[in-house]
Amino acid sequence: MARPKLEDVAARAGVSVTTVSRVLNNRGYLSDDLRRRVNAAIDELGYRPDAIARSLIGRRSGLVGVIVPTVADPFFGELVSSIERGLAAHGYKALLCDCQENAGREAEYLDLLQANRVDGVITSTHNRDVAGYDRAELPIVAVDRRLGAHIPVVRSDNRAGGRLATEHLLARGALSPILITATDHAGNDRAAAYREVMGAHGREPRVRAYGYATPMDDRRALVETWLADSGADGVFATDDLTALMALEWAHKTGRSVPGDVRIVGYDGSAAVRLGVPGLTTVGQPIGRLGARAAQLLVDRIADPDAAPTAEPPLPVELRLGWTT
Amino acid sequence: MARPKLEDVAARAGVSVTTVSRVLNNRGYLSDDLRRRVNAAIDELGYRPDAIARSLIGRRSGLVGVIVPTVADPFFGELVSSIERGLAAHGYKALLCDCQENAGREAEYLDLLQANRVDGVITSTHNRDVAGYDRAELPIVAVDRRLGAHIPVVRSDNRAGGRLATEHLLARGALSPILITATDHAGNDRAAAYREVMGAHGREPRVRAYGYATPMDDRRALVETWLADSGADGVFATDDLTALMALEWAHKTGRSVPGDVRIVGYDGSAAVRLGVPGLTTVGQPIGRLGARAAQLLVDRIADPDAAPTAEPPLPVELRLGWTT
DNA sequence: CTGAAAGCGCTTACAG
DNA sequence: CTGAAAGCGCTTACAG
Repeated sequence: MARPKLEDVAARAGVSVTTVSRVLNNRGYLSDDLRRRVNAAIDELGYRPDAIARSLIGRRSGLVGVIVPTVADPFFGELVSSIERGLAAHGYKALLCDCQENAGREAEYLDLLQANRVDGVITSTHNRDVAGYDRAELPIVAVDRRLGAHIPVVRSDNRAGGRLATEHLLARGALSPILITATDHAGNDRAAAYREVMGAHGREPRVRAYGYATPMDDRRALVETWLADSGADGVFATDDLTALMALEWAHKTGRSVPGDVRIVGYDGSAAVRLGVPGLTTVGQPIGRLGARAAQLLVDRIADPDAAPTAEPPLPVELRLGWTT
Repeated sequence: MARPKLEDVAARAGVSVTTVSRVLNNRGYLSDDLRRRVNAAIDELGYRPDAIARSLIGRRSGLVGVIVPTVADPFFGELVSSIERGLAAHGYKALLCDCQENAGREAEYLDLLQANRVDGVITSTHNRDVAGYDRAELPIVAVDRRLGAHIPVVRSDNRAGGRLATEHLLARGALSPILITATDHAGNDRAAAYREVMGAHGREPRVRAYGYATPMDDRRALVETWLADSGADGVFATDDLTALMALEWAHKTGRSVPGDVRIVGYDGSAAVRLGVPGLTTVGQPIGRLGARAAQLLVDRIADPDAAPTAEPPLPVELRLGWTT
């Protein structure tokens, strides 16, 4: 038989659809007898309320859009996993928007999400200038990304992380550690901290940026060229994948690590930590980032007009491996 | 103003809602003039059709449930990314169901997905005995998992992969390579191939299985114990993370790789390949797995009664690194 | 070529 | 304590 509907349950239990709906939503006074009969009918028919019909009425669809560059990246995979966990705990479902490292898709997704009446959006891409976020009259939470004064951002302490990494490299004897990062703009606190520490030690900062959209293979080629040219004896990469590229380069070119080159990464995803625990890296609390973002969004959905409070950055930690 | 509805567009264009709906769906004959006026009204109001209302009518919600153990694992992250890409190309959205490595959630998700009227499900978890898949009257596609005769499964050639890995280890001089895998049941073709090759060479197979639900830290401990006890001079791990644990163990215990121990992994996700290209591994065509799963599901949604055709396994390849 | 009306599967005032 | 009816925002026969 086709999927049973409220009407079928009502007929079977010998009551009105209103009553069934009341039992379902536990609303108003119902006699125990009625309640029992209705529940029996529900079980017998294997009835499940249609969430689509429900969301057409209430203003809640229970859907949250989660926009990321790509979950193929272990950092974002782990982030999305923890976001999903947080959302599920509050009864929300995650609509995954994987931009496939393609900025253009982000705007499309934002449109799509609104057409699908999502209750809110969590975004962690880094495309600059994506219009639509200001227009969107939707609760939004950003992860590590400034989108506008009215949009709260969850992040960890990038400045402290940048300082920890740079100071550690210097302490380990690196004379001129180089910074390799995605983009070197004003909002890059990890780069700012690197410059600050280098300056404080009277060293010349050297920053190389590959750009977010760079395909992985090109990125590797850039990293290898930069390292060969720079003669750096230390590398601070603002993500672990780049740090591992540096490590591989050292291996290939016969350099010893940490003897000739010291290497520090950033992020500390579980996958990298488990697979390559020898990598010294600045660990972000990825699970907490995701959990906090989910919680914050749920709160905003519940009370959209509450003024966004400034989120204190979550703490990072330096995890020592044998690469430094 | 509140979100505009069809009625608002109709009023503004001076036509009936029927006509607006026709323009939207490009259905029936409309005069160019009408079409123009309606489109103008749509633009002026910034109208977007409500996908929820639409799916209440048609039988298509445009939603597809994607069930995975966790996207925090780079293999599944990459798989989900390619599934999402394939679905999006056909106008479907992915509802992410991250089981958080917890078998219990899978059944709940299956329920949830049906309540939300998803048009289909792609599942790639490995929990045995999850009821509900047979009951679910829903197009389903499995990735590397046998669920039942009527459910098509997309996978790569596990048997060939197992053979490639084992033969390679023997060719590189390993005398008694050990197999480390998740579970050692009859459906584990990689393990079967390992046994077969070992037998053909007159060697005693040694299989160790940690179980899917094992937390990462426990898994590492198991792997290290097994390796220390076995005195193995070769390791075939049926996933890369486990192979990297073996590599790290060798490093920690002062063994040379590949001199003392040869190591072969499995999966070859982009993250691992980029981060640790030195790992010899059996590469699965993850992108093709995801694309094929998406395509197959889309086909089944379009024609649910078509007999499921047997999917030929996709080819794998041995990628050589310096660990063998 | 265009519109009035019924209906998708629910919930929610409003009566009784 | 329970039910008949309207309505959520659309689409689709059915008339004209």
